Amino acid sequence: MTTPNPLYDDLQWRGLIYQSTDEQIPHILNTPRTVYVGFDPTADSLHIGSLLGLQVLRRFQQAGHRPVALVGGATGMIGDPSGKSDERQLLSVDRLRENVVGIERQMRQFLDFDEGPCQAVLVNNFDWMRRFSFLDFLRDIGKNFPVNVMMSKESVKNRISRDGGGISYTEFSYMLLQAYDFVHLQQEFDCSMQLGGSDQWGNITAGIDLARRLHGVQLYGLTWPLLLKSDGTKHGKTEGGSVWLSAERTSPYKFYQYWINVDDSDTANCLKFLTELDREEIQDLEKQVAESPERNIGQRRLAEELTRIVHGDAGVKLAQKATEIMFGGEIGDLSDATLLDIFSQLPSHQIDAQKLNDGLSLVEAFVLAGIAKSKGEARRAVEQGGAYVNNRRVQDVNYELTQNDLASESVVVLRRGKKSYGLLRIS
RNA sequence: GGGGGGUUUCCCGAGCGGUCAAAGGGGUCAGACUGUAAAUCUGAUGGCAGCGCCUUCGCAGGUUCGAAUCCUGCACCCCCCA
Repeated sequence: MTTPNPLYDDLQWRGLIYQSTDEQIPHILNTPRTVYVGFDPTADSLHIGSLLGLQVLRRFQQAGHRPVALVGGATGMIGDPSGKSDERQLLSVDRLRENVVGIERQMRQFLDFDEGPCQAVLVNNFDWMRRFSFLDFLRDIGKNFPVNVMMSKESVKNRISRDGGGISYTEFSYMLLQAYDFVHLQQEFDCSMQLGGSDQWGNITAGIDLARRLHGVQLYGLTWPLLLKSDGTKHGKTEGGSVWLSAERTSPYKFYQYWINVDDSDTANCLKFLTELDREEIQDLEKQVAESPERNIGQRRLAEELTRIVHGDAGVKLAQKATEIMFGGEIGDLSDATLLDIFSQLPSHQIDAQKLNDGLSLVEAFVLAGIAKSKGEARRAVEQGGAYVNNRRVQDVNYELTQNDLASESVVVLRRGKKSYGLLRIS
């Protein structure tokens, strides 16, 4: 009979428990623990894929455990073969250092680093790995890894059986590094549990084995299922590339929009996995999505919650206001400041006031504003009814912009199709 | 070492001397329908000027009034026999 644990129950209800190394884990979580999740520093910003890990850590912290966020500065140099089909591109040391700095900053939005018993800790495994000599590592760590066991891990097996690239010795060794991370964190911070996506299972258990052999310590691991969309693809990829957490790479508006556009069938899952809304509220939203999906209530709430966590209240406000304007009617009677604020992430182009007076063709304006690659493309858009000035459709190919087309003191808002906007600033 | 096949527009893939800016499919973009959805349907899809010009069919030359289509050389890829 295990002692029920509120955190574990909640995780279970949310569907976040995929595999567990020990059935005693709910019981174990009844005393404060130090737990860790690893993050890849493949870019100077985290993207949506990392949200889940951050939120899980946050849940643990709020339940009274101490979260350790490990940035893989060292392991990032090697490349985790798990879930990858090809050998990974190695990052330069400098590149990695920059990435780690950027990621650290973002972590602070999720975890509480203020002093206290649950104070979050941020570590970079490069800090301890760099001091390890190759010989020491082989003697102290490598010795404890039977190759036949390593070979039987899914991540390795998948790569070895492939006729193509196979796996390099470097990536093959990846799991030793991650295993040692776990052991190190146990020694340093008394960290006793590692959390990760289901693709991390092999790496987590490798760490547990190593700790037992090396120090006779019992460690634990939990994995969550990979958050996939109902069509089986990963979250966070759009036509424009990944959805990032940094406002510079993905504007709050775009971030918000990503979640607004989540499929009905994926909404409940996202709410459970990623938000901190409670059970009643999520069930209520689920019901509303089922009853009147056209109202997008679940998506709206999801977008709002996540945008708030990542970009704050100001970000939410900006995103919602932008949404209102972008998907509303005609644009007019607005101030420059409002428009520029909302459309700050959009391509824009300065033009001379004189040019507007001389007559600027709509087609040319589309090219200038960067929403059409060529005049031919712009012309097509107009002919097909996909061109808008201040959200008002214009179908005349020979249309010329004038002062009357200003939406505010000095801005004209051009739009192509449903969602692609560009600005023209008159000066 | 010998023999054969290939390299086409974003991708796949037809074309085999003029009617080819190049079939078809995918993708992408736009429109209709919708819920800023899915599915579906329609249109567009080298550039510039509007029925004309310019740049494209691995690379470089050549034969022709005219080549993606023929010839020569080069590069890369694949297959078969040793």
